[in-house]
Amino acid sequence: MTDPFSAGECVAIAFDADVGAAVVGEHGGVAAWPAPMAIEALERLERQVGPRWVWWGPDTARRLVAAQVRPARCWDLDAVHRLLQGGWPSGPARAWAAARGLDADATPTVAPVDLFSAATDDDADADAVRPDGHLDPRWIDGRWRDDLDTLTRWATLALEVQRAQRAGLDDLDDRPAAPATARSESAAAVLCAELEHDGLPIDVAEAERIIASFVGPRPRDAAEEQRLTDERDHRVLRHLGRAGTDVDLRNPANVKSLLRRAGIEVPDTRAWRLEQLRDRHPVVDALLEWRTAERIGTAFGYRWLDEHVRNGRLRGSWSPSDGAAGRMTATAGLHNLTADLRPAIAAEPGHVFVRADLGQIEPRILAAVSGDPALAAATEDDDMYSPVAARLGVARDVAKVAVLGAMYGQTTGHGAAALAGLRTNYPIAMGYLDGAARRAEGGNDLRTRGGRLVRMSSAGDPGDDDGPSGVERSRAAARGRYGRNAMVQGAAAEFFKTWAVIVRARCAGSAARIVMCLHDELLVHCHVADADEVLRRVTDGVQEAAHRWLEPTAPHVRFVADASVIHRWSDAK
DNA sequence: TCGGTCACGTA
DNA sequence: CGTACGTGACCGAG
Repeated sequence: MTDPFSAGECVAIAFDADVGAAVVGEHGGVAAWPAPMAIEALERLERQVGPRWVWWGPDTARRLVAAQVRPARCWDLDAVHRLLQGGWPSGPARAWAAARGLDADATPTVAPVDLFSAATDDDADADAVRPDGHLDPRWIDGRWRDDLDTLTRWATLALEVQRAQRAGLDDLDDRPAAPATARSESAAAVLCAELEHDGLPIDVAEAERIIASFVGPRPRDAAEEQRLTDERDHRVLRHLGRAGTDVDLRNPANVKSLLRRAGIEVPDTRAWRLEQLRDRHPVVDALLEWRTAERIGTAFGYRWLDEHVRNGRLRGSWSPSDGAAGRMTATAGLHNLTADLRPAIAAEPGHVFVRADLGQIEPRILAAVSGDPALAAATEDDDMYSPVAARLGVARDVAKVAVLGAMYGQTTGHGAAALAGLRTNYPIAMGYLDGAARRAEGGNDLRTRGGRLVRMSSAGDPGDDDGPSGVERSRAAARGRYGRNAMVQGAAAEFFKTWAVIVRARCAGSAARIVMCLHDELLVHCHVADADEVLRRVTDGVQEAAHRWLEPTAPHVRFVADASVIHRWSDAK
């Protein structure tokens, strides 16, 4: 059989491990295989043709990864939909509606599976596209995609959505990087499926030791668990004698009155505030210690271990982009694992982690997206804050706070004083940020450098137009900060994902696997013998990402990474 | 059973 | 009166 596909062409795929696979090429080629032959056929296609796989979303990516197919190039309709349309909502119904110019909020919902709807399933030959133009929800949930013909239809529709998305990206005249961003966002979506599948190596015994050091050994039953909890509470409450018996430490209002009885008045009971009151009364110290133990016990305790760790791997679900600026998200505490537990994140025997993080990524991104030549020049320094400080005539740390404050919209503190210096010395970068903030304040949507829509219509809720009240002003200010930050954070997320998928591609031939992405940090798990090579690929990958990502006409911006070979995550600097 | 709020960890 | 996220707990409304 001669392949009906040509190298590198877009090939839509609908895949179900039980039914089989159908593929439809953009030049008209069609093929389908029943389940027993599907995986081998897909692997052959990947090897011999190397297409850009087009699929509807994470389900397909997960199924392919589970079948050990690790596609090199793809187009994830879900990820590109989020890029083009902004926000969290996605899925086939919305992607289709957007492609057809239909109202995304008018998409039909799935009829519940019961006796009544089963009776109406007589029209099982109904097409996926309803008379009103929307996708039939029964096709979306997969109920009717049960043979090779329906899979072929599903793939054909995916190809149609992709054509519309490509046109939409090309139409973003002032965002030439948008099509490339769509491709790297798609690759990041596969990476997410792999992160879910592979998991993060964790030393369970070490994790249990750490947890025990905070909350004691694993309780044998509910009664023992209750006893441990009561003892922990008592170590705080005993400082107040009989007065403390009716206090629930998990209730902030109760904690506030507890503190009042100790002669301490606070507007809230946040840790940073209590930190300064440690010497006022011994109960403060006990309370702060209780808080850390309570947090480990609830969020990262034995239950967390049992729920999310299997065969020495910590697994959560991953999303390639959040609904705001487009950073990756992860569940199971992967993105907010406390430093206390990092010693438990350990490479397996014979393996190491190659850990790397992008240095000062946000100010470097600002220099790039704004095209400010003075700020771009500062990026040539390993520490770009020192040339900025020299130019402003302030201390290095003051310059740092000022730059970060400008990106975050901070208006108070030490940075505010240096802000004027930033405006005169880096007018283009500051003008870029102020412009974004101004448009956001007015409720106008923004687009990142890579073309991601940052929706302002929903953010800060312009809501009832009750004139220039204080409430409305502060909401506008909140939108301004949000928009200002999203332009930098969003472009940084795009850069990071470009880097990550380059590393993924460069490691594809080996056993090395990316096992953690943390906004500006990568963890690659690999054989000890491969560590040096992986380290090189990770650091070279930054330069390749910069080369791919920077506009040819813009001032040169230098990106840097700090990389090292470690055994435990806690070994990092 | 839900959304809102607090609190707290990560970047 | 710097942004984002996920998690867990409590509260009050339904």
